[in-house]
Amino acid sequence: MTEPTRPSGPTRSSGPGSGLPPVRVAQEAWRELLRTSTVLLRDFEAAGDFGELSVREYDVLRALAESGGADACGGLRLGALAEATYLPQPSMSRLVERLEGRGLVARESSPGDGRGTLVCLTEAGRATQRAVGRRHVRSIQAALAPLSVDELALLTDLVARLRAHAEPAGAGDHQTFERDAS
Amino acid sequence: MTEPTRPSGPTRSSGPGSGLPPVRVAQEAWRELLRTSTVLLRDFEAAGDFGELSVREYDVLRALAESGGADACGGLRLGALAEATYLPQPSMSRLVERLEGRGLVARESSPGDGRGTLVCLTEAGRATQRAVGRRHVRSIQAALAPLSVDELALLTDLVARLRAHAEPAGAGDHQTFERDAS
DNA sequence: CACTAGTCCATGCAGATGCATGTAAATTGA
DNA sequence: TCAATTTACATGCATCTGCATGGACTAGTG
Repeated sequence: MTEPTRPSGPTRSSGPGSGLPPVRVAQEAWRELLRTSTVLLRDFEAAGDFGELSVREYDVLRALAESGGADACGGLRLGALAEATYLPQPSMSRLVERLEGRGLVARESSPGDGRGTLVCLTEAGRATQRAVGRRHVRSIQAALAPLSVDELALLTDLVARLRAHAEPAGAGDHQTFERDAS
Repeated sequence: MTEPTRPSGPTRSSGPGSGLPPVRVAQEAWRELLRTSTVLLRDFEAAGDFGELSVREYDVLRALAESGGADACGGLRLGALAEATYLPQPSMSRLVERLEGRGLVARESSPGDGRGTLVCLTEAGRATQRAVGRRHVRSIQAALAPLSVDELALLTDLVARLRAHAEPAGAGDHQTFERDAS
C-alpha cells in the first residue's frame, strides 16, 4: 500500500533518473524492500512452508544443518547461533530450550570450554529441516519466478552491496565473526 | 552464511548466468533479500531512529499521517490499519490501545458505522511521527548510499515486481483497499 | 418487524520476546 | 595460587503477540 499519490508510480522507472527527487528514491527503495520481504515471508508462512515450526525455529535448524555437520555433531555454539540469526542471546537460549524439548536439537557442554553450550541437530531435527527445506525451496522459486535468472542475480548483487555496507554486525556485544560467507 | 558447498560464491555474479544452478539463484536472492532487510532494520533501531517507539508503532503513526489527514481527523479504521501494516487485527487493537494510552492517537466511533473504530493522530502523535520520520529518512539515505539513484530505481522495480506477483493481499479477510498515499 | 447471517472490533489466555541480571567457567595479573 | 575481570549461557520479569472467542452493530430475508 502506499505511494498511491503518484499515479505514475516510481515502479515504472526503467530509464535512469525516473524523474522523482533523489531523496524519495531511497525511501521508495527501502519501503518496497521491507514490504516485499515482509509480504513474501508472510506468504511462505501462510502456505505452510514451515509446518510445525516458526520461521525462527526453521532458521536455527537450517543454520545447524549448514554448519559443517561433519564432526560427531557438527553443531554450533549458542552465541554463534544467535549471531547467525540476528537474535538476542537470551531469546536464542529459550528457543533452543524449546527445540530441545521437542527433540529436534540436543545441547551438550562445549568441549574445551565449560561455559559454552554446543547445539546439535538430532536425527529428527535433521529430517524435519530437510522436509521443510524442500517445501520452502519450491515456494521460493515460485515466488521469485517473475524475475529472470539474470535479474535475480542482479537483485542479489544490489542487496548484498547494501548489506556489506551496513553496520558491521555485532555492534552490541559478542565477538564479530563472519563464518563462511556466501 | 550458507552455500558452503560452492566456494565461488554467487555474490560475484555480475555478468548474466553467473554460472550457478538456477535453483540456487532464487534461493540466494531470497536469503540476501531477507537478511538485508533484517539487518538494515536492526541497524535503524540500534541507531535510535524510532526513539521511544517500536518499529510497528512508528509504522502505525506513519500510516495515519499518510492517510489523507485533510478531514477533521483523517484517520483510518482499525481494520485498514491492520491491513496496511500486515498485522493481525487483535494485535493492532492492542497496539492502538497502548498508543492511545500514551496520547499519540485517539479512538472515536466510526461515523456511519457503529461497529467501526476510527483511529486518529493527536497533535502529539503527529509531532512524534514527524520527528521520527526526519531522523529515519536520514538513516535510510545513509544506508542506501552505496547504490546510485539508477540502481535504487532498478532495485525498487525488481522488488515491486516480486511483490505484485505475491499473494494478492487480503487472502485472510477484510476488504482490500488502497487508500491514499505518501 | 423479527430473525439469521455477516462485519468489526475487543478480550481471555497461552506462549514468545527481550532487557536486565544472575551464575558458572575461563582469563588476567600480581 | 588467588582475587578481579571477562566471557558464555541461563533465568526473572515485564511486556508483546496472536489465535480463538465474545460482544456490539449492521445487512439481508420473509
